[in-house]
Amino acid sequence: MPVQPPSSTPAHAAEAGEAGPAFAPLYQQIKGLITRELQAGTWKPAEAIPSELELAARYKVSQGTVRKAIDELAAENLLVRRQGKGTFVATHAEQHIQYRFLRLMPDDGSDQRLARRLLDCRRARAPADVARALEIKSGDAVVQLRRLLLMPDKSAAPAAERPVVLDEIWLPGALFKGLTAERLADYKGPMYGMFETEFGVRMIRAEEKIRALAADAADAELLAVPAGAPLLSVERLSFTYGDKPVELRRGLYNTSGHFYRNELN
Amino acid sequence: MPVQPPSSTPAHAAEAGEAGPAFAPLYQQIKGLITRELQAGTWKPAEAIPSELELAARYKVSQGTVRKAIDELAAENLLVRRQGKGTFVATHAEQHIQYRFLRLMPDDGSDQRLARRLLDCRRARAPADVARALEIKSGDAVVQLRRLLLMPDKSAAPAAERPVVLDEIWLPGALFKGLTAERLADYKGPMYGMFETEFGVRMIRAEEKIRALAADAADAELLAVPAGAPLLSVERLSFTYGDKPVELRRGLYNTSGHFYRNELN
DNA sequence: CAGTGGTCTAGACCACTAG
DNA sequence: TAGTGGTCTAGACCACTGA
Repeated sequence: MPVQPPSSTPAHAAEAGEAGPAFAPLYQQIKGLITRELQAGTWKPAEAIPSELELAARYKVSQGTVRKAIDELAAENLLVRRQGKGTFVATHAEQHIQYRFLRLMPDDGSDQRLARRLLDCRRARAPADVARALEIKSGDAVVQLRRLLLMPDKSAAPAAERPVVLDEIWLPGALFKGLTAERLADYKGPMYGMFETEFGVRMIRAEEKIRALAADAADAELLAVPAGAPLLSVERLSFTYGDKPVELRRGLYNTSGHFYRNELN
Repeated sequence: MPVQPPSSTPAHAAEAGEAGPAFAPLYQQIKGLITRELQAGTWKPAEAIPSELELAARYKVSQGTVRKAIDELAAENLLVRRQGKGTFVATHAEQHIQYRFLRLMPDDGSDQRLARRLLDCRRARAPADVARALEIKSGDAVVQLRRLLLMPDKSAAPAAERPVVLDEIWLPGALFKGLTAERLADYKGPMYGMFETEFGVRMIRAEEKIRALAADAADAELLAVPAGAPLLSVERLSFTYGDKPVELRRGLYNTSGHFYRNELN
C-alpha cells in the first residue's frame, strides 16, 4: 500500500493510512515491498515474479511506477528481465559464470575454467576478527573451509594442475547447518549456487580489501611458489539481503600468470 | 533528428530521413546526440546543458524520452543532475574527491589526503607496449611522468612523509603538447582536473590490471621499503569519449598501511 | 515568482515468446 | 494469439533553487 507524504498525495493513493515505510517516492516504496518478498522467499531464485501489470494492480499504482522499481532492482542484479517471458529472480545456481565475484583473468586471454580442490571443512568457534566481520559473537559456531583453485596445465605431460588461488572461507554456523565436506564435494556447479539452493542464502554484493604480501611457508607450499613470493591477498566480505554479512573469504592469489581485473567508472 | 525502424514510426517522428545512427530506441539516439555534443565540447565541463524541455523541443521528442537518455548518461557519470538547478557536465576540476580513480584506503578509517611529489616529467618515444595500450604507433611522442604520493606521518618528529604510491604515467604527446614539470607543479587540485581544463581531455572510465610483485632495488628505495618487499602493481588504462585510451599508468602501492578497496555487484 | 529536475499516471503501440 | 517486457507520449503535480 503506497504511502505518500502529507503534501504530495496524488489523489488516487489517498486511501490507505497504514503504518508503512517512511515517506519516500512511490516507486521506492514499491521497490521495498518487492525486496521484502524476495527476502521472505515468496518468489524463489530462477522463478518468475508476477507481471508488471499484475503488480501494478496489486499495489494500486501505475505500470510505470512498478517499472521504475523493477528497473532499479534489475540494475542491482536482484532481478533479471527477459522480454516476452517475464521478470525473474536472479540466481547463481544456473548461471554459466563459474565464479560470481572472482575477477582473476589469465594473462593470455583464454577463459580456462579453474578446477576446485577442497582442502578441509570443519566446524569451529569464530575468532574475534571473523566474528566482527560477520557480525556474530566471538566464539559462535562457524564453518571454516579451505580450498584451492587450480589451472589445468596442458604443457605438462601428463596433464598437471597449477594452483592459482588458496581460499579460506568462514561461514556463520547458524545459517549453514548441514554443510559437510561430502556435500560440498558432491555438488556440481558454483558454490554460491549450492548456498542458494541448499541453504537459502543468496549473495547480493561484496566488498574486498586487496593487499600484496609475502607467502609464508605453509601458503607457499600449497600454492607451489617459493616462500616469500609476492601474493595478492583478497579479503572479501559478502552480503545477502538487508546488507547482512554472510561470508568472509580470505584469498591468496598467485598473480604470476593471472591478474585481477577491475573496471572503474 | 530521431530515426525509427520502418515498422515502428510513432507518427510524430516520421519527418526526417537523414542518415543518422542505426535504428535503435529513440532515447538511445538522443543519448548519442547528447554524447556527441559533449565530445565536441559544445557544452563544457561544469556547465549546465539545456533543460529537458528545451532538449525535448529541439529533438522533437517528449520530455520523458530525453529524461531516459539523460538518466543513462548520469548513471555513467558523464552528467550530473541537480534538482531545481539543471543538468551539468561532470567535471574533475572542482570535485572534492582528490583522486578520481584511486581506491587506496588507510587501514585506520582516516581520510588523510595524500601529498604529491613529482619525480620527473619528460618527452619520450613510446615503447612498443605503451604504444599498443594507447593505440598509437611505436615511437610516437609521449609524455612520461613519475611521481610519488605520500602520507603525512604525524608520529614522526618533525612531521615526515611516508611514500605510499609510486606512479609512472604515460600520455600521448599529441594530446598533451605544452605539458611541463612547471605547469604540473603550479597546478592546484587534481591532475585529472588539469588535464580537463588545460588540455580538454576528460577521463571517463578506466580498466585496471592488478598483481602482486616484489620491489626491485630502485622502486624499493623510492618507496622506502626493503628490496623484495611485496607491492601491489596496478596498471591502469584510462579512456575518454568514444573509448579512446588516453593515459597509461603503472602504480606501485605499498599496502602495509593501506589497502585497495573494491565493491562487487 | 518562474524555471528546473523528480514523480506519477493513463494509454498507445512495439518486439519478443510460447502455446 | 495472448501475454510479457520495452518504448513513447502528453499532461499533471511535486520539490527544490534562486532571483
